[in-house]
Amino acid sequence: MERGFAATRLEDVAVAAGVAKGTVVVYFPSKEALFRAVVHQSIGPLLAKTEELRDGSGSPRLRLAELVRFIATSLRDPRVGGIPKLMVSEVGNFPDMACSFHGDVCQRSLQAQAEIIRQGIACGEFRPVDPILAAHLVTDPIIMQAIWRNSLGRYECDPVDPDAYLETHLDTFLRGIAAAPT
Amino acid sequence: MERGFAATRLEDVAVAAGVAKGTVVVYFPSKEALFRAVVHQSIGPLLAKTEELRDGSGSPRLRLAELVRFIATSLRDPRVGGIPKLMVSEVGNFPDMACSFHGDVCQRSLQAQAEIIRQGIACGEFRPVDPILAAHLVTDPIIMQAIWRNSLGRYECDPVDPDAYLETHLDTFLRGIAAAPT
Amino acid sequence: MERGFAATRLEDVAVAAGVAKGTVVVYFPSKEALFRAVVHQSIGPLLAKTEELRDGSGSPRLRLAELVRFIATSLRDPRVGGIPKLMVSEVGNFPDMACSFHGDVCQRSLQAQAEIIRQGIACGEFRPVDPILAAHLVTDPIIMQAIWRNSLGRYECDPVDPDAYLETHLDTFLRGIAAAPT
Amino acid sequence: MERGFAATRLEDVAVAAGVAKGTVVVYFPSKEALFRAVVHQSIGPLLAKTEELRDGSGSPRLRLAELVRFIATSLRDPRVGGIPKLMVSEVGNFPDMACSFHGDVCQRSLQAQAEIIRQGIACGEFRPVDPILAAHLVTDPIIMQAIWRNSLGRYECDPVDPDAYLETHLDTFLRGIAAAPT
DNA sequence: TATGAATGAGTATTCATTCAT
DNA sequence: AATGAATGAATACTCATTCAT
Repeated sequence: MERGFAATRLEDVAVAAGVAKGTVVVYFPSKEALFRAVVHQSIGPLLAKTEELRDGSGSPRLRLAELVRFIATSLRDPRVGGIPKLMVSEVGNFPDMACSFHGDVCQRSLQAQAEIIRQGIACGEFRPVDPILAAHLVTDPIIMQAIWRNSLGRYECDPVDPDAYLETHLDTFLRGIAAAPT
Repeated sequence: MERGFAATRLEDVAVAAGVAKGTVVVYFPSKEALFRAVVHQSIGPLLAKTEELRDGSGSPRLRLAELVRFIATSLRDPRVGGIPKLMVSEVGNFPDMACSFHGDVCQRSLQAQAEIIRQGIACGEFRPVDPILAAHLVTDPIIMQAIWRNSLGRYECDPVDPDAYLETHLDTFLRGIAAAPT
Repeated sequence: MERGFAATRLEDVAVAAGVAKGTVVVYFPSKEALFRAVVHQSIGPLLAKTEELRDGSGSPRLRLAELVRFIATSLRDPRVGGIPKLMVSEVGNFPDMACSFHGDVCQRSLQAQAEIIRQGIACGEFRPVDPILAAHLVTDPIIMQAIWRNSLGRYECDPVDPDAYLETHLDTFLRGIAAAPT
Repeated sequence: MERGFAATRLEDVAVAAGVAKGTVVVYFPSKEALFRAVVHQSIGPLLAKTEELRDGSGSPRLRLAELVRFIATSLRDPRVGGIPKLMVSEVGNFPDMACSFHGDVCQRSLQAQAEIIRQGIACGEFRPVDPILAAHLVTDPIIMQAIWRNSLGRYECDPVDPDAYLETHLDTFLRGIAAAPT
């Protein structure tokens, strides 16, 4: 996450793990296998919980907020929050990983949110918008924040508070798609 | 932009440029110098125009929309749109470039937007929000889109239309920070 | 010593050492470091013994001969005898090494000899000559021989016998600076 | 002479000559040809005069001194004095040049001196010594001085005066091989 | 199971050489 | 005649991978 795949030396990984260079090889047959394991391990938990929120009942407005808060919270852990940056960086070098990440994580999460938005439009809470587009708009700032925190955000002298960002975003977005008052 | 700094071989750059391996070296003393030149060249034009929009007159609401549209349009050119992805990827390996990119591009653009938002609040067009936070919220989706298009977006079977994304975002955001109707 | 620093390929060093190309790099971080190590290792022993002979007692004439013989004998080992040629060749490319070689080896040795000659003049064995100049004159042929043997001397069809050279030189030189018989 | 053959870039030669890189190539078909030309040009004059002194008449003692002084004086010109250092350095990389240098310059000069010494022994001026060995002993310090001045001698804080060196050497050497007084 | 010495494929970089202008 | 842009062979250096201990 710090330097990308190519610029990360296996020996540095070993040192960071507190073992010798040769030990890494015992557990991972190749550098690429180690990389895949890191990504897999990090997104596993995320995958599991995403869909259970889609099928809940209650106000779509509240469920959407809950899902976004869950994603934002998950990405707070640097081991998870660094993954989007990593995937974005390595798309060109590991197309298959990127593809399955896109399908298993991005698409799935997007669809879940689009579904909730669809429900919200149906019950009159939201004004009629393209659900997929709206799902992007509600998630992208959250992902961007995670990427930002793990990259250029380092040079922010006065970094944005993640909670304030999250809540202001939710507030603004939900106002923005709220059905017009009659 | 495709593979990142380390995974891009100088010979591939040469081939792409239609010259021989040695020719690249004639023009750029090192791989890093070539990298810096690419980034510099790409963000130059962007730097120039950002601030001229800050100081305009007229409705803050319209000027904010114009600025966001300008950024979005600039990022449509793949030579510019790939830069955010590249900078995000290489932060760890080229801290100084990242730092100046953050300062010269990100910060400046953010401040310009925050200023317009501040004006909007003052004249009663926008409800009172943290201007910096709001500036993040209005730009982040645009940047995220650029990063997305140049990375995981490739695997989208049904990619989002950039114009629809931009306009829906602006519409939703501007509704979201609009002052409450009396 | 054979081809000089630049013309010596690291791979040839590896082959000569009976290891693979990469192995050299494990032990020496750079070609220059390897070079420095070679020189350091070669002149170490020489450094140690030079001064112990300066402080001896007995006839300056005999002690000077002993020191010259010691230097000549040390230079007989090709790993040591090649160093002067190497240093002379690489002065322009490794000024710091050359400087410390000059200081630690050349100067020290010269001073030791000058001191003995000074003692010889004082006790009437030698006629009054400039001790530094005389020290040069007594050592230079010995160094020159070492350089010669490791360079152009190769093309001598009838090479000079080192022992004969040494003894004839000592004989001639000592006659040459002997105090005039009363 | 400064950096040796390999470490000297053709472009630096061009700059030193006040012409462009391409111009050097017009005059010398290759780097090696340029090198050969430099050496050839430098030793040409030396070659011519060496033998005319061998065949002179008069005291061998004086003629030997004259020849040594001539060699020493020639080597005072840095363009000539640097040649021995250069040849010594590049023996391994240009065996043929080294070989002809050895034959045309070193051997010829040595033979001339040996001949004079032989004459000196015959006429009773010199005591019986091996003429070749003695020729080495009378020339080596002079060559060594030239090499020294163009290499490690640079680091001498108090450099030896070439004239004093030459005269002291001649004096000491001629005393050293003088026939014993009856 | 853990180690680290040894390996060699891959790549940036240097620079002599070519040649069109 | 002089130039300098373009080339590519040569080589130092990096580092993933292998494997004996």
